[in-house]
Amino acid sequence: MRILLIHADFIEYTALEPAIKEPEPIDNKSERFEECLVAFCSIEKIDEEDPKGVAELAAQSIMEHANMIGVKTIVLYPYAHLSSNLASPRMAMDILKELKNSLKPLANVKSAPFGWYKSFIIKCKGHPLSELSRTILPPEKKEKKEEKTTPSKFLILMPDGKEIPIDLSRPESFLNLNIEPSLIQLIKNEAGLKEERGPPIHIKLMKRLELVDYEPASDVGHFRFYPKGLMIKESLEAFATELAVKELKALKIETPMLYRLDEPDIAEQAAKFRERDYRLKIDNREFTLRFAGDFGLFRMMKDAIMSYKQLPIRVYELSHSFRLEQSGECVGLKRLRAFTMPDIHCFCANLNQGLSEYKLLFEKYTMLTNAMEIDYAIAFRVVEEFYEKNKEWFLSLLKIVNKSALIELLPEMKHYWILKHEYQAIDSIGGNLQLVTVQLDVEDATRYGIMYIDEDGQKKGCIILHSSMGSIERWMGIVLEQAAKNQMSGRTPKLPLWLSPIQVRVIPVSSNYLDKAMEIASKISQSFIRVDVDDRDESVPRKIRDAEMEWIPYIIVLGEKEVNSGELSVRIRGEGIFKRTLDSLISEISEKLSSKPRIPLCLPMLLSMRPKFA
RNA sequence: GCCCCAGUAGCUCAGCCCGGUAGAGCGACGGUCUUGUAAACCGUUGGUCAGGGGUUCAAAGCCCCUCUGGGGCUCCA
Repeated sequence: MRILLIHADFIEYTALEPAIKEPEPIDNKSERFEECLVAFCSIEKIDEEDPKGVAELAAQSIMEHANMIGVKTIVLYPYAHLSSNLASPRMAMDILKELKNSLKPLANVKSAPFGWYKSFIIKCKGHPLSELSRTILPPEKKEKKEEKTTPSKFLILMPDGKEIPIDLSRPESFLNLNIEPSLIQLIKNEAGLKEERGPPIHIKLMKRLELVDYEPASDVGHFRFYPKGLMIKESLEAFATELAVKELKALKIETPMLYRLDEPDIAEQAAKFRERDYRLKIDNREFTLRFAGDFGLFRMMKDAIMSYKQLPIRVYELSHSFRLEQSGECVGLKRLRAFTMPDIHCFCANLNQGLSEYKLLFEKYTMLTNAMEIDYAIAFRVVEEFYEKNKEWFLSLLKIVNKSALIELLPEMKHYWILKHEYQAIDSIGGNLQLVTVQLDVEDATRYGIMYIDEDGQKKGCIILHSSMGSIERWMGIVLEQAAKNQMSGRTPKLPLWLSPIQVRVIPVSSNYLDKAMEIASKISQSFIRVDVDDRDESVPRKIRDAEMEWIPYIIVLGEKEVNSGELSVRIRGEGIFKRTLDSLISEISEKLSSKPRIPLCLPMLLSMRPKFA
């Protein structure tokens, strides 16, 4: 907030015409105040973060000065022209009201109406202290300190029901436990134990494999996807969509990217997000780019009529979100400013339904995460009382995944959720990355007016489950990191078969076998397997090397022997060279792919016809 | 966002300390070779030394600013 303070003999104003759509209603068009301190105020964007805090600080500052010069009357005068970064009119009005209320017990407070073009006459006294300007910033949030006064407790819960309390400040309490290495690594990170770390390996890989790259012409954290990268991305998206729509029977929706900031619920959510949203101004109206799926979804569900008979209702959306993450924090695919996220929200009638729904999601996401062939650890964050009451239920979840979990017990409810969990991947340099998350939300439904009609005909608020498999881009990063980890431990680096951009490559030993190679490739392709043909004028060893560098899982070398014998020579990545008939190879691959998405090849089948991207 | 480091051919990098004609390998292009399980051979091409400014007779190099990337910190309702 910017304030211009003027000690005046008098101020006199007349409201002429409205300057905004909904100006403050007025009783008197004109008013005059004698012997007063006039505070011209501009409420700024940043004040929206903490309206009360700002109002309080401003009141203090004004009173300090009023006492010094000994005036009894304070006139608050809304004056937009002190700042170029104004708050929304609605918020500004609220904050000014707040300011007025804070001053009321301390002085005789008057205010000029908000949202009017006004003419005014002021007579400034002109003494040294009669003119003064102040900038008030929202007070620093004290959440951290509060957390310190009521710290969380941590324990490890094992699938057999054993509980091991741990103390993050004492590494010896968890370093030597007989639990999964990935969980120990997660706890180390949680405890802030730092290790020497290089750049994430996936950055080199994503470029070398022609998957994804930076786009310097865009903002930090916005990437370009090459065809091979896009095939992986689309496979992941299809997998998420199938899980939601086919297995969970979720309703698939789409909501806008852009939201008006003069809608109170949007403004509230955006303010909580603390300047980490993209803002833009069009025709004098401020917008924010969605940073989560909740905006449009909550709006849609608020308008929906839901009966208890229909619950639980699951809603799925796959959408881009935008977050203005700190530039220094955007490294490779770990954190982006523009990313793709599949979200599933479940609307439940009561806590019981919420819990069984939670378990169902847990089961599905476990299946999904296992399909990625990565190391991961699980952490629950839960209000202590809730945990104590539902221990058996927690155990039933761990039995599904058959892993121990870190459990953070929160002494009281600090967020809108009472329970959440994360699947955290461990990357090649020991860092952890949040992937899947499910949150049990007991508050938002009433806050946002998402109601269902119960048996008794009464409207009641839903229990909402928020869940996501995490950003698709981050998943790509972690799958690459896992490959790098395998390589470091002496195994062959590879992607899961279903995510490999090229699944089979056919290498004819000379151009004489090109037609035959094409024939075989098109047969394989008919089974929805991504296959290509290396028709370049290169030596066979060279083509094999290139295929291996691309991490292609199946390489077929085709020459006279194969054409005569009818048996193919198949080089399986990391395993060796095997004989297969075409049919047995196709059925072997199809079996491995089972129900995984089959995104078609979006490149020319002939290598010679492809541009090089990296 | 803050502090530190880096940016030289499409890619990986040398040259920079100590100012004096812009280098290599790979790739791409052309040719020879018709090839058997991780790099055939020969030739040609390739540069706003990230951008801008300054110092200097002379700047890839020294100084300043900006951009991009990396590391660390902070942040992650």
